[in-house]
Amino acid sequence: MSENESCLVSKLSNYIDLDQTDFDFLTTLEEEEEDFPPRHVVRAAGEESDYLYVVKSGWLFSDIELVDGRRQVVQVYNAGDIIGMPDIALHRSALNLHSITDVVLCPFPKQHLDKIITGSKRLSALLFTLSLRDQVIFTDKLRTLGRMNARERIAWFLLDIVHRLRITNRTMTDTFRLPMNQTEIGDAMGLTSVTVSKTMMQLQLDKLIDRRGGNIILCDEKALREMCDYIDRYRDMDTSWFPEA
Amino acid sequence: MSENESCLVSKLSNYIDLDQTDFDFLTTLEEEEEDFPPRHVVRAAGEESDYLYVVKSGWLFSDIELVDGRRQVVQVYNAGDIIGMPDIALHRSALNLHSITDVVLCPFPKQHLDKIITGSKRLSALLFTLSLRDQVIFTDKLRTLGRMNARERIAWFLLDIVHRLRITNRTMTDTFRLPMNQTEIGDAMGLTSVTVSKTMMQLQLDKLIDRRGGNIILCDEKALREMCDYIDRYRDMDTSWFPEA
DNA sequence: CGCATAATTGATGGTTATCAAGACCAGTGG
DNA sequence: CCACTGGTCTTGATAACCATCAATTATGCG
Repeated sequence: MSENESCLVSKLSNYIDLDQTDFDFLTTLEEEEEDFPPRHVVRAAGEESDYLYVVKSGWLFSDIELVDGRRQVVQVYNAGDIIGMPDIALHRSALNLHSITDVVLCPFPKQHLDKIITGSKRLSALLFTLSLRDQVIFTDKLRTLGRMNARERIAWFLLDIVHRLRITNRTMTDTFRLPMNQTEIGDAMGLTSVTVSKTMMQLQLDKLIDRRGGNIILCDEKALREMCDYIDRYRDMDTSWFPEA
Repeated sequence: MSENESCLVSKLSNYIDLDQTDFDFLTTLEEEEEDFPPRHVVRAAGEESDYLYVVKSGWLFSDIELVDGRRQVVQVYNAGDIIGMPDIALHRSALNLHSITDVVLCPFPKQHLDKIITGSKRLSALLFTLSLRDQVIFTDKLRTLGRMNARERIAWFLLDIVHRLRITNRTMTDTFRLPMNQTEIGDAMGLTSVTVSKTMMQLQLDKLIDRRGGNIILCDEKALREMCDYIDRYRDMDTSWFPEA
C-alpha cells in the first residue's frame, strides 16, 4: 500500500476492480476526519446512529453490556474497516464503540449510502457482500462461543485477528502487536481475564504461541488452526454474481 | 394474512410500501416450489450455494459442525424468511440446512438478486437492511452465548422465537408450538440437552413458563425479558434513509 | 401393545468463575 | 536515581455451574 492510498480503497480493491466513479464515491466517505485518544468512548449504545465511520488508522472495538456490567466485545476494527453497517438497520446504535489506541476516523452520514446504491451497482453489491461476510464470521464466532473451550477460543481469537490484519498488510508474517488487554480479550471470547492469562500461558508452554515485547507470535499456526477448525473467511469471496461494471 | 398472500410479501410489507414492480420481483422469487419431509438435510455445508430459498411453510434450522461432532445451531427459520443471504458472499455454503417439520421451499438463483439490485432500489435497500438486522440479532446472540447462564439463555431463546413468530402472525399471544427437541435447543444455545431439560423444568416450577400438549406458554414474559435483557430487534427498523419510491 | 424417540432425574467430575495476593512494568515525581 | 503509583499479568485456592454418564419415565406412532 502506498503512503497516500486509502486503506478503504486498498481493502475494497482486493475484491473488485474499482472504476473512477467508485473511487470518487469512496473518496467522499473519507472527506471528514476526527481523532480520538486511546480508551475513549467514540459512540455509546442508544445514541442515534446517523453516522458510519471509516477507520483511517488505529484499533477500536464495539461492545454490548448487560445491566449488571457483564460485557461482550462484539467486533475489533482496524484500518480500512467500515464501522456501523449493522446500525443503519436501527434508529439507535446497539453497540458502544471504544478506541483502543490513538485512532483517526472518517465519519460520514448514512445518506451517503443512498448515493452509492443509486450511483454504483457494483459498489452497492460489494458493500452488501462485505456485510454478509461479516455475518458469516459472526456465525463462526457463535460456534466458538457456544461450543469451544477456553483454549480453542483463544486460538480462534488470535487467528481471526491475524487474518484480518493480513488483508491490508500482505507482508505480515506470524508476529503482530495486540493492543488489547486480557480483560478485553476475555470479554471478546466469553472468558474472564484470569482464564485468558492461564490459557495463554499454557499455549506458550506448549510452544504454540510466544509473547515478546508486547508482540504475539504464532509459532505453530497449523496446529492452532486445527485446534479450533479455523476457516479463513477473508480470502475467498464470491463476486461472480455482481452486476457488470 | 390472507390464504393466498405470500408470507414473504406479508413480511416485507411490514417495513415499506411495495409497488407493483417490487411485487413482481418478489413473485419471481416464489415461482419454483420444493417439498421436504421433516428432519431432512436440504443443503449440506460445502455445497455450492447458487440458490437461496424463501420459506413458504414449515420450520428449518441452519447449523455448523466441528470435526468431533459438536454442533452449533445458528438460526431458526419460519414462513416468510429468506434463507442463504450470508452464503452469497461465499462460493460454498458455510452451513448445513435442516428441515424440522414438513416444509415447502421456493428456491431461486443468486442471479435474481442482481436483477433486484438493478431494478428496484427500495427493495435492494430493504433486503440489505434485513440482512443487517439479522446481524444485529447475531450480536445479541453472541452476548447471550458469551455471557449468560443456562437460565438466561433459555429465556432469550424462547423470547426470540416468539418475537419472530409474531412478525407474520399478529394474533399470536404467548402460546406457541415449538417443534424442536431439547438437543436442538441445546445446540442453539451452547448447552446440553440435559441442561435444557433441567432449566426448562426450573422455569416451569418458577411459573415463568408452562408446557402443555407440545405447546410452550410464556406465563411471565416481562420477567423473562428482564432476566436476559431481551431487546426486540424485529419491531423498529430504520427505513428513513431508503431511496425514494 | 410394543417400539423408538424424547424428556426427566440423580450422581459425579471437569472446566471455568471468583477471590485474593503478589509480581511486573512503565510512567511520574520527589 | 529511586520510591511511588496504577494498570496489567500471573498464580493459587475455592466454589459454582454445567457436562457427562446412566437409569428411568413419558410420549407418540405403527
